[in-house]
Order: sequence, then structure tokens, then C-alpha cells
Amino acid sequence: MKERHSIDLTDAEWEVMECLWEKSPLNAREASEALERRTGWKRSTTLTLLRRLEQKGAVSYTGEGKNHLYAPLVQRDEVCHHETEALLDRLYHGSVSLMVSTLTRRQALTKEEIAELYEILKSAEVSDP
Amino acid sequence: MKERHSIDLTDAEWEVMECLWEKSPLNAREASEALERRTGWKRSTTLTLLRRLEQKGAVSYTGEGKNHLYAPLVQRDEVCHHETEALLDRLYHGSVSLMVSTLTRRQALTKEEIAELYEILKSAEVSDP
DNA sequence: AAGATATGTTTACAAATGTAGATAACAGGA
DNA sequence: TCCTGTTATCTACATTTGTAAACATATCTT
Repeated sequence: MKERHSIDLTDAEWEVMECLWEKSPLNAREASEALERRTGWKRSTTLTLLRRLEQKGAVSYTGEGKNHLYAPLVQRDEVCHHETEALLDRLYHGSVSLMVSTLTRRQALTKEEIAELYEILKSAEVSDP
Repeated sequence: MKERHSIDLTDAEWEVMECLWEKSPLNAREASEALERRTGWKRSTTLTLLRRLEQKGAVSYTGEGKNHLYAPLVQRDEVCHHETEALLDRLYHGSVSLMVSTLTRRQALTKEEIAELYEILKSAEVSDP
């Protein structure tokens, strides 16, 4: 099991990560400006969150003296997968089809979505235990 | 838009709701016993959660004098849909296929899951805007 | 009726989260 | 060199969440 430390982001932290995933590395000023635009937060808010994220190992904080830089240590993809799995287990006993059926029961998928899903299933069929 | 109050459950509250969804109405004793078994919580913990849930309008608290009863005011299905949509928007710009592909990229679906998904897609094709 | 029980209501309190001000250290211009 | 703006670090504080004890009240049992 390579079960890293379970990446677990709060809503506010998620915002910060989105910024870094979009473009990184960023120094403190760039990050706080980006997040000010995005969410209206004050500089210190962003810095606090960056510090917390660094402590939980989600971003790196490197560079000496001036010009420190922040960069993500976890990939967006990885976190998405993690969170999706968690939701899937908690709400649908891990069943993807149950989840999708809940969605379709309440609102239709577009033709495009359906077509794409067919494609995904087709290629998923190939690789199977 | 019938946009009710956005049902939003914390992890602990979710446990309580699961109990009520399984069987309801329950009185305080039944609820706390069930949750003691399920999670090991003390009576007062469960009662606190039930009170909070009542305040946020997720469960009803009815009956006079003795023998009050708790029952869910929101359906499991509704909450699941809500939370799934939220995740979908936050992580995948609302795209179901993007979500599913993230899942398959990281771990295969079982044959059964795939078959079920095909079924769902087939019937989803019928009803479309 | 008095003690033991069950039931319902209040209050408590630590950890996590969202949000930010205060302070220290430094670098560039007057 | 001294002031000023920038960067970095530390401290603060309200709210939410998880977890529960304390207290009040009604009820059953002997």
C-alpha cells in the first residue's frame, strides 16, 4: 500500500490549491494577489492557508532569504480521485453506477456527456481484473 | 427554482441521518442506542446532534410531553444528489464523464459496474432535452 | 414517599476552520 | 543613513464541529 498521508483539504485550502495548480510556483505576493482577485481574501489569510498547507505536506515552500516559492506537492488529479472515492464510499457503498443513476434520475445528462461516457466504458472494458 | 435551504451535513450529522433513514421515526432512546452501537457515542452526543439537525431543518422533532420522536425531513436521495452535484461542480466543472474517467484511470471498474453503467446510459438516452 | 431510572434541557470545552491584524526584518530611494 | 514600502512570521479571534457532562424533571419500584 502506498497509502500516502490522506490528503484532505478544507474549502478554503482548496481555493489555494486551485491557484497553485493553475500556475506554479508562486511567491507569496503572486499567490495572495491571485487569491485576492479570486476570493477577496486579505494577504494574511492567504499566507496563513499556505502555511497550513505546507504543514500538512500539500505544498512545498522553498527558496532562501527573499523570494520564497510555493508549489503543490500533490497533484490535482490525485486529490480529486481521493475525494471522489470518499464520497462514493460514503454515499453509494462505492458503487459508481449507483452514483450515476442518482444523477440521471434527477436530471438528464446531455448527449455529449452520454457519448463520452460510452467511450470511457468502452476503453474501461479492455483493462479488467 | 425550488432551491430549498441547502442541506449540508457534517460527518457526524451524516451518521445520525443514516440511522434515521434506515428506520424512523425514532425516539431519543432508540436513536442514541442505535448510534452507540454504530459509533460508540454517548447519549448526549447523539442528542446534541439531533438538536442541531432539528435546528437546521433536517429532522423533525414531534410529539408532546414524553415520547418525542425524530424523523428525517430530507430524503437520503436528495442529500446524495446535492452532495454529488457539489463535488462534481467543484472538482470536475460539472462533468460526469470527467469524473468517471478520473476513476477509471486510477482503478478499473468491475465487469458488473460496467454492465450496469451501460444500462443506465441506455435509458438515459431516451429522456433528453 | 424515597430512591432509582429514564427522559429531556442546558452548558461546556477542545480542535478545526475561516479570516485577519500586529510585528519584525529587510531592501531601495531621498 | 533614515524613512518607507515589501516580505516574512507570529498571534488573535469568532464560528463550526465533535464530544460530552450537568442539571432538571418526570416515572417506576419497593
